[in-house]
Amino acid sequence: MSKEHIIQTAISLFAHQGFAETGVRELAAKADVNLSMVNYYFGSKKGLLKEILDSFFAGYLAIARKELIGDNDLYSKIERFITCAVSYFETERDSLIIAISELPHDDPEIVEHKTSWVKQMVEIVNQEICLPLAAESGQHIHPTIFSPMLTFLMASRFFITPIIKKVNEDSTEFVPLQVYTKTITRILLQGLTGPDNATL
Amino acid sequence: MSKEHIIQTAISLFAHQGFAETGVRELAAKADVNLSMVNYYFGSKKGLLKEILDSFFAGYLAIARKELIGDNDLYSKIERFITCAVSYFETERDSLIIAISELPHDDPEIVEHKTSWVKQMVEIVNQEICLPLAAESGQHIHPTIFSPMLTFLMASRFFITPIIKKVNEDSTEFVPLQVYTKTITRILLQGLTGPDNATL
Amino acid sequence: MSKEHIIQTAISLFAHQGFAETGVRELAAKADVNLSMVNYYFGSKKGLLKEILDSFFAGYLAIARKELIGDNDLYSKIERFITCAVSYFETERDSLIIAISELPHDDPEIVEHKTSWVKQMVEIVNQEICLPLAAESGQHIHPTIFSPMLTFLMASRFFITPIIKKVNEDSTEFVPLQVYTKTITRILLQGLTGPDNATL
Amino acid sequence: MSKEHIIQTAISLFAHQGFAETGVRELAAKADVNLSMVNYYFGSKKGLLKEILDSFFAGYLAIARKELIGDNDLYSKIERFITCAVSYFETERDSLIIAISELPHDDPEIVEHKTSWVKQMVEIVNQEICLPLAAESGQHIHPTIFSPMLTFLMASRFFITPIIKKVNEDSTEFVPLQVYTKTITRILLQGLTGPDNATL
DNA sequence: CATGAATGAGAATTCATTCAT
DNA sequence: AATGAATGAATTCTCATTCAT
Repeated sequence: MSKEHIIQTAISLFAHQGFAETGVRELAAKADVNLSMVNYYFGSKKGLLKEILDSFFAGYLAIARKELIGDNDLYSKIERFITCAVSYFETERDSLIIAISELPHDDPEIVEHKTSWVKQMVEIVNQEICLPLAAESGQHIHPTIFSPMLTFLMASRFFITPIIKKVNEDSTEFVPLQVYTKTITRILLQGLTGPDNATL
Repeated sequence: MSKEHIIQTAISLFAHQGFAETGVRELAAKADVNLSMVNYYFGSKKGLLKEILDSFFAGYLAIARKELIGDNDLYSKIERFITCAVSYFETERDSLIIAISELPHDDPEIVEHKTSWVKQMVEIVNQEICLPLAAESGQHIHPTIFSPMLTFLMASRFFITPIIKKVNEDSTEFVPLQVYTKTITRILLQGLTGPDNATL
Repeated sequence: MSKEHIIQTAISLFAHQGFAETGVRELAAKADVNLSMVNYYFGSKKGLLKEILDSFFAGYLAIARKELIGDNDLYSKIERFITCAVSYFETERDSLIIAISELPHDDPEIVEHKTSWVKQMVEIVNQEICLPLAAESGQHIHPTIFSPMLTFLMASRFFITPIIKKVNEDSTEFVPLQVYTKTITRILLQGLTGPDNATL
Repeated sequence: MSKEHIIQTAISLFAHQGFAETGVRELAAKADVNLSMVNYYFGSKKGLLKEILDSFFAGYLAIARKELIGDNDLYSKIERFITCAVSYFETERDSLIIAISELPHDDPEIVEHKTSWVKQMVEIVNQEICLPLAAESGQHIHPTIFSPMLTFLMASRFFITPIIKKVNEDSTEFVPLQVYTKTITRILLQGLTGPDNATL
């Protein structure tokens, strides 16, 4: 189906060249569809971007809901969430890059759109992590700080991949995703040195 | 001096609207200089971007050099680095946004340029954090994973500020920078619950 | 019936926005018919315009034939014609605007089409007004001058209605059609000051 | 100078093909200037139209002011005005066609623009024709009726020239402008049959 | 009869950059 | 050193129309 084909091509192009730098002509040519189909299906180039963002955020939020909400142990919830989210980011790496790259720009239409997703995420993080954490260990972490922190922590690897690839071609690609996930989980739960670190 | 004036105006515009979305005409008008001055001083719009990125990365790297290199205690080094870097990010918030937003795009000229900065950063992190950490506590963290992680952790607050502002107008702006810094430091060094958490 | 519905919608849209400015999509949407119906019924957008023009000119010509042709008194013929024509213009105001607005454009297809109508009108005016007038009072008025003059005189009110409405909201709309008709008739038959004006 | 060249070319094209039907590309090609110069000089295609309309209306209004304002005899004022205005219409025939053709369309920007010109014209006609006429001969003619009537009467010949040319190629072009002017003047001042018409 | 997805040409406009002054 | 008019390629988007169903 050509609509889905356009979306997939757009995700790849937007991620690699940026949204503004990608022309509709180029997109249509790469997706091998007629130039007008983009506007036909999505109304505008921006409409296409919104659809991509929606799809990505919906998936991310679904993972957060599935893994974080519930009465399970806080730490295993977080661990499972990180595992699933990092895996999702790996699969949807290009969408992740688009979502984060276009985040800071002031386009009111896009900002409005993303705000609703972020709001839901912050709420879940607050209910399922921050509040229980405060109850358990007295640590007060503000969810509007912690929610982006968590996301960016998990996203960092994927985000600068093209740079890191050039920095060290031998090693990076071979740090397996599992190691990355474990590293994040351990740092987040136990800090840099782990629980048995006597020096702290 | 009008060259510096152009740079400052460009930083603000690029951060808020994106590099591609900002026209040279608009920039010249806002900076109140002649349209041709941009190309005159910087060769091209991209040359201006490079100069902005250079300046930001040079400052960031200088902080890393100053705070991380040396024989001091690992944890206090990290703590000082975070404090200084977050403060730098706060001051140069717009440049930070540009540096990260434009990161993933494939423009070879820009990628090449940033690679050299990232490479230096990774090297410092490796020498001053990863290797000592492995020696001390046996934790092996790959610097190409940890270096971006650290940067993104510290950047997360500034990066989605416009969104978070809309999510919760009362609270976010009033989470003081100091709290943000402490939160990062504690999570990084001790994990979410702190060292005395008996449940781990 | 949806064909007539399309025509009525088109008349309104063409008159208010212009023929070129009105899209077939918009027309179909407003008429609540399928997009393809326009081409299906009228062959093309231009075919629709021709049908609208034909209908308007046919009505106008029928009035001219009915009121002007015959052996009645010249002045009462003219008076009756003006009354009927102005009334027709009032009823078919939108078609009138289309007919006059799209007149000067050089599209050969449309010009050809309208020429035949104008030709018939000029002929009637010549036979029934100009020739009798010359015979009666020795005034020679060329029908290709007088025929458009007469039409434009009667059309003037309707043609710039949207402008005049803004010029003087209180008064214009309340100048009744009857007064407008009388004014035209009197000026045409007796001149600005009327027959008993001693100053002439 | 190429700005003036663009205007002259645009006047001709807009008059013959209509504003909407004339593309900026075609205009630039015919005027032998770079495509971008149209937007460079006039901001937009509509800006160019406004400049054309302004120029035409300003000239028309200047004639009205010069010939109508003053304490001279009402009938000779009108006669002189018609002579000058018709001559102006002849010279600026294309602009006249544009001004009238684009009049009825609802574009608020254009309507607003023309309203101010029409308003001034109506005011002059009221002060210099309608009020004196009422004082002299007791004829009350509303200026918002009479002002457009007068303009359309004078414009009728030029407006449908392309049609009339086809209707009767031999005669029309040879009805000299002077005859046209006299015909209008006589009809307006004395009615169809002239002052000595005993039948009225 | 009627549909609506698909087409490709064309629309206006904006862009970074250049160059003669 | 600084200007600003001029360029031409590229931008997104809209158009009337077609055609297989």
